[in-house]
Amino acid sequence: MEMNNAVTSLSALAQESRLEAFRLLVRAGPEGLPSGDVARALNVPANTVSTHLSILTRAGLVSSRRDGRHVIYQANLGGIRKLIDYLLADCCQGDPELCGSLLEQLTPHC
Amino acid sequence: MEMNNAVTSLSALAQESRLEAFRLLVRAGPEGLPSGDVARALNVPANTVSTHLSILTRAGLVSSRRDGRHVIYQANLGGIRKLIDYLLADCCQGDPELCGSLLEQLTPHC
DNA sequence: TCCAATATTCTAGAAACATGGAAATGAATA
DNA sequence: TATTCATTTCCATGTTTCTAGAATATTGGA
Repeated sequence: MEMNNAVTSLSALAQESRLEAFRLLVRAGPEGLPSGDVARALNVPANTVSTHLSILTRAGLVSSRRDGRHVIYQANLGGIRKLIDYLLADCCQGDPELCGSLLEQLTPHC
Repeated sequence: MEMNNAVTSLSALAQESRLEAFRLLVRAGPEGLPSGDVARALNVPANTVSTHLSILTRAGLVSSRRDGRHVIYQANLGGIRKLIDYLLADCCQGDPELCGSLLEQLTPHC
């Protein structure tokens, strides 16, 4: 991942409604949720949510598929993974000794 | 972590110079770097970098200590860890079956 | 074909943010 | 104390982003 992608992903998440939309989709799992459900859950107008979801999509954090009249969005955890990799690249110059003291445990749950 | 902290952390990183400053400190490891070194490495005026570092500090992503005339900053990976936890909370409603298909491997290196 | 449901694009005013010069602060040294 | 170095705070400016109303697709069903 290069810097601009990282900035795009981080900017996409650095906004309340979009962050909540993303987390909602993370919770929903691979089935995903239609745009309208996201709008209702977040209590935000449909057009605003649509903009949010398109920003998350451009950032590679969610993807979508059409199902009849619905467009179903789902979280793309690969996008988050790449972001984390970028953030922590060459951590402690790669020295595991040093790294340990900083990292403690960085292992995500789930 | 609550939402506002997450937004603060994400906003702090969602900006080129700050993102690079953070990554530089991640690379530097526990020893950290003085503010001036960060400014030179990023080729950004000292006062601008100082603002950047204070934003990262408020976000809990870096910490600092004074050493003589220098103020030495270091990455605080615990801050990143909390952020990741928040982003992925209740992933797939906690169902490991579903989760697997989304996660593949989310384990960071280092 | 016509209508209802769902989602997206366009737009612009309001709000928030980024930047860097100048001045101020804090710390070491002569 | 005076001087220098390192960093921070103050502030004005220009830029970007957020939001939601209105208009425009797109799809399925009567």
